[in-house]
Amino acid sequence: MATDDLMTRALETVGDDGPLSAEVIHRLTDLADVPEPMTIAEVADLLDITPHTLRYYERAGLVEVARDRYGHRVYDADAVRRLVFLTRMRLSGMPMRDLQHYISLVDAGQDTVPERLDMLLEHRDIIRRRIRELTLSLAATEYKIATYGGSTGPDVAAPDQIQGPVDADADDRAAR
Amino acid sequence: MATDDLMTRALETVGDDGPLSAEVIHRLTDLADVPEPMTIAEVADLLDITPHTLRYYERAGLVEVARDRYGHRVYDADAVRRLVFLTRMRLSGMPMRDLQHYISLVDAGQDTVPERLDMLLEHRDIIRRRIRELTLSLAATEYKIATYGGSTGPDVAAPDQIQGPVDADADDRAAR
DNA sequence: CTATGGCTTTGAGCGCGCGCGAACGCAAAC
DNA sequence: GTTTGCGTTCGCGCGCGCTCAAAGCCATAG
Repeated sequence: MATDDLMTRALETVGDDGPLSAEVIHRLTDLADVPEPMTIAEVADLLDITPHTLRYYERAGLVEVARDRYGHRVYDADAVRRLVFLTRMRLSGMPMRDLQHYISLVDAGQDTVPERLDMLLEHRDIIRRRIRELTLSLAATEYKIATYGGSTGPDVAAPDQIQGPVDADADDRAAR
Repeated sequence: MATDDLMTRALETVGDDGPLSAEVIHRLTDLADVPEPMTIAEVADLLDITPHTLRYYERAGLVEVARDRYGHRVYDADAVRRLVFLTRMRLSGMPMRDLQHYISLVDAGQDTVPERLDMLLEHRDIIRRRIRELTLSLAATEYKIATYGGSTGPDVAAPDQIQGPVDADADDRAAR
């Protein structure tokens, strides 16, 4: 299932800590290597979500999808592109409600570009803060791992290079 | 409330993109500047969670808290330290179930250190992956902001330095 | 030619993780 | 004496998606 979904592919492309160039970003929206009209299963596999979630997004008004003569959904390039965008925003934590608002702005035409831009700027700040929070939590976790005597990874200072208390239970000591 | 909660303080200490030293991390667990036995409101304010959540954690078995003669909770240093750890893990996405397991290991004694270490290592990997995902989403968002003509911030390439399509609606074009 | 399995459709309802709200009582403090 | 802060319990709510049921069409298999 989704063994080569977009995010996985992107992470592999980027590597564990490689640079993030506009080139790489652009590649994330490059859909040249996928069939043009797609079935729900193909899109689900591409985005690493379930067909159920795709129907859910459609019911939520985030995207309109054509049908073939059997009533089956047919996703064209525009729909797929939009869904790529939507799933990326979802993955980065934007709530459904905001996505619905954003899409309503898109459907309302070019006049809404400034407001869309505002939403994106605000969301960018949210992502940035979240990354800072996680970075801090990561450092704390690695510090704790070090006090437990474990390795924190290949490219990190060895545990014995970290001075300070080595009481690993310092912050989870029983309180009873 | 919680205008000087731990995470906010930590983020200010670290700055928007400063280095993360063990020094800083250690400061995060430095509780010397807070009163020793704390009330539920004080702890809630410190951790930027609600008293409700603190009672919830206690009921969940994550921490035991003493009472004064009125039945009010009294958080000693050990309890606060543990709660600092717990909220940090929660913030970085560890589910309650895992925290309950972890705490049960702590309470079970030193023999469980290896398993605790395993949990921390696994959680570290989860945080790392999440940071990579968010970094990618951040880059995509900034790319989109650039195509909309907005600034991505002071320390990022100007929009006109990014070549490629400037069709901002490329991935949220209406599909109808 | 039927059959069997696999994919799709719709709709309604369920479930999870994580707390929050409301209602009510008690003790202290202004 | 009324406001404030804490206690408990029960139940609710939210965001997000999944499950389940009933049914239709396709393909391959016998």
